[in-house]
Amino acid sequence: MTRWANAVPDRAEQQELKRKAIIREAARIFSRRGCHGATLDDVADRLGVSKAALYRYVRNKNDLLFACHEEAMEIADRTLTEGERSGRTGLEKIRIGMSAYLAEMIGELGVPVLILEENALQGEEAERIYALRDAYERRLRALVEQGIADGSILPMNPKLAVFMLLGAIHWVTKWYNPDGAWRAGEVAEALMELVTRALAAQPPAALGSAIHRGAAPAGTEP
Amino acid sequence: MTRWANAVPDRAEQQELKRKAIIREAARIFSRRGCHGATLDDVADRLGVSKAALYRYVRNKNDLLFACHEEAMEIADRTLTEGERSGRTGLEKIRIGMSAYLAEMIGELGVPVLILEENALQGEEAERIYALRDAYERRLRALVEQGIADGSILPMNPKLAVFMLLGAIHWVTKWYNPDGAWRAGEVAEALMELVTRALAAQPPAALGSAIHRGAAPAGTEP
DNA sequence: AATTTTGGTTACTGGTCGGTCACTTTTGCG
DNA sequence: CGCAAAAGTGACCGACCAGTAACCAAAATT
Repeated sequence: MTRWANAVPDRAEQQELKRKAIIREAARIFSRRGCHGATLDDVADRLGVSKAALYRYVRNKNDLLFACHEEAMEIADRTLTEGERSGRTGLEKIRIGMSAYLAEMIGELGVPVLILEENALQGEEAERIYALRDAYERRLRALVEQGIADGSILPMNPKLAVFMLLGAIHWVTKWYNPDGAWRAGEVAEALMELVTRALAAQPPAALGSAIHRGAAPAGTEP
Repeated sequence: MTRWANAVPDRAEQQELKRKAIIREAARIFSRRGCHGATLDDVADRLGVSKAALYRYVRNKNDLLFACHEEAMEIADRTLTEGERSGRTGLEKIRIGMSAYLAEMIGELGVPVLILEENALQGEEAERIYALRDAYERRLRALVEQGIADGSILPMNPKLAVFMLLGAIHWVTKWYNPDGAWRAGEVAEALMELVTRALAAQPPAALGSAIHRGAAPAGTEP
């Protein structure tokens, strides 16, 4: 064993880092061009390597697509747990959790990562992602029910409410421009503040986010 | 010229009918499998003809995709005009117009038709669809501003509001199951009632749609 | 009945893309 | 240095798919 063990990025660590970079870039391209429309050559070119090099980090295209979805779901789960911890009412938990999810997806990951088009996944990988997604939706529905019980959310159909929330969130990948004037965190906060108003039993009299108060509408056309 | 001219479907009319059928089926398949993932053989098989036969009604795949989007935008424009006529406030116009759009898309067209993945379109056709879509979004934004002016909508960023509305609407194609218990019109009404609550200056104390009042949650998983 | 027009079929082609293979280059290490 | 393992390359293969061509059948027209 050498001295400075783990002081400098170690072999397996670098490997994992490169794998992450591939996944991130792939997600970006899958998102823009569609899962089938994007080619592995595109991904490789973007990273400045040859397509064959990708196969040292990923078994095949389906596996890569799976990894993209898996990372997205990991973020979704983690942020929702944060929301459940820090929110007081069911509504707050949803707003905080989903806002953090959205901010991380379009912010730190640099770009809208793709969640649409799950149907492009095949085989066992598809089943695993479906299971994760269903579990996430169940958690959200439970929070809606909790919110109805604690009086923060108006009585409504939880399934429909969750579908509406997810639609508003996922659609962001279609119009958000990371080079525009809106920062990711602002967009996430403003959008969730707005959309949770649809659920709120007593909606606030006004919207507080900077974007709603009249920030310049940036060039955000897709 | 024969008697009964136009009494029986005439040649050009039948041609147009078949073209519509192709477009509808294509939209269905594009929607499910993604624009690039769907093949023209799929569409042809579904219609019980050979792929080559399609080319008598459609110039190429891009043209077919264009036709799908064009029809969707035609419906969007028409229904929004209806909404503008029959609604009193800005908010009502949005709710009525978009509800009719949604109902027609997932109801009469039988199936979620695809609006996502515009980026799959290429060439001049893409520009034309972008123009239609932008015009539609501008109309919606104008209605939001009108609603803010007439007091039906809370002051907010119109761009963000429209993006949220569109997200909630378009996402329906991901989860709505035409064979489920929810009728298309009910879903459209309930969803728009819910989502417009996010904009409303004075939201109603309760939601009136059947689905919100506790209809059985159908098997609507994608 | 003869003929043109229309709607359709089967078979094929050319290009694209996922995936592999044989080979070279780089890198960590004793 | 010497060398083995890891990382990466370019060429290639096979499958798939949009689009075409040659050909056939059934109408409509005359």
